[in-house]
Amino acid sequence: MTDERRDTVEGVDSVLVALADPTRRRLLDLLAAQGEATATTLAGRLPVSRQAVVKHLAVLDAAGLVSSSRAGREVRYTVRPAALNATARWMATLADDWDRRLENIKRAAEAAERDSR
Amino acid sequence: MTDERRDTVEGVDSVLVALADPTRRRLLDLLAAQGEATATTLAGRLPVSRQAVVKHLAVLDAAGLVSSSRAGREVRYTVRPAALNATARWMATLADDWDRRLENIKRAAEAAERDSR
DNA sequence: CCGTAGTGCAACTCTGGGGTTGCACATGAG
DNA sequence: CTCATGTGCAACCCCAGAGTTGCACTACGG
Repeated sequence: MTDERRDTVEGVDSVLVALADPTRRRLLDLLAAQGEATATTLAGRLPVSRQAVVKHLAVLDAAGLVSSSRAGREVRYTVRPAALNATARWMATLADDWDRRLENIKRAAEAAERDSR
Repeated sequence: MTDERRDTVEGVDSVLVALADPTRRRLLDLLAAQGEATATTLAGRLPVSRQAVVKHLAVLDAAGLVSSSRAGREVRYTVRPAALNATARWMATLADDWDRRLENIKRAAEAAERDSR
């Protein structure tokens, strides 16, 4: 359980870094739309070289956002929702945490003012 | 409505970029824990200079993740959940979208196989 | 009014990563 | 077998951004 939590938190870092690049987000969009595609195909729809696409896909793969599978001489890439979902939940939890803390502080401030007058 | 959607999507970019840096995430953690803090104070708890902290806070501010307010000669920073929440929802929606598309493709593949035999 | 603590501004360094080019290697099509 | 197509690997360029240092400025505290 503790290990699981630590793993997901470590994964969040790589996912955020991966999503921070607009070209990689575009790649994910294309992959989600087509369901499956190769690096060469994807490069045709982007203003960058195939090598650049390959590097981006490697980053996305390391973050668990895509998975690859050989089919003969080509490599098909597919989108992988799990890591994205985990990060979304992490982020929502964090936002809730902030909300709770701010609410507590607000309450404390109001109580202090009530006491002082 | 369309404008609103475009605004949030544009905001997602800056939020993701902001969150991609570990030092900035640490800053947000410290701010959430303390409720309020100055750049100088925060720099004391991090292995970087105050100027670096100031730059990071500027990035976070531009992304809407923190807000600043003067109090005499010092500037207090506070965490701001709204932008984070919006990005979390964006991400969750995207993950759902991927899931739906993958499900559709899977269904189509099964139907095709059924037809072929 | 003087000192000090906190902020603001600017110039500078330097590494990481996004991008490219070039070529070698495998595998399917004819 | 041969050729074209798609990958893989390596060396390289380039710049955005993370970080630093130095100094000027402002506002309290005594």
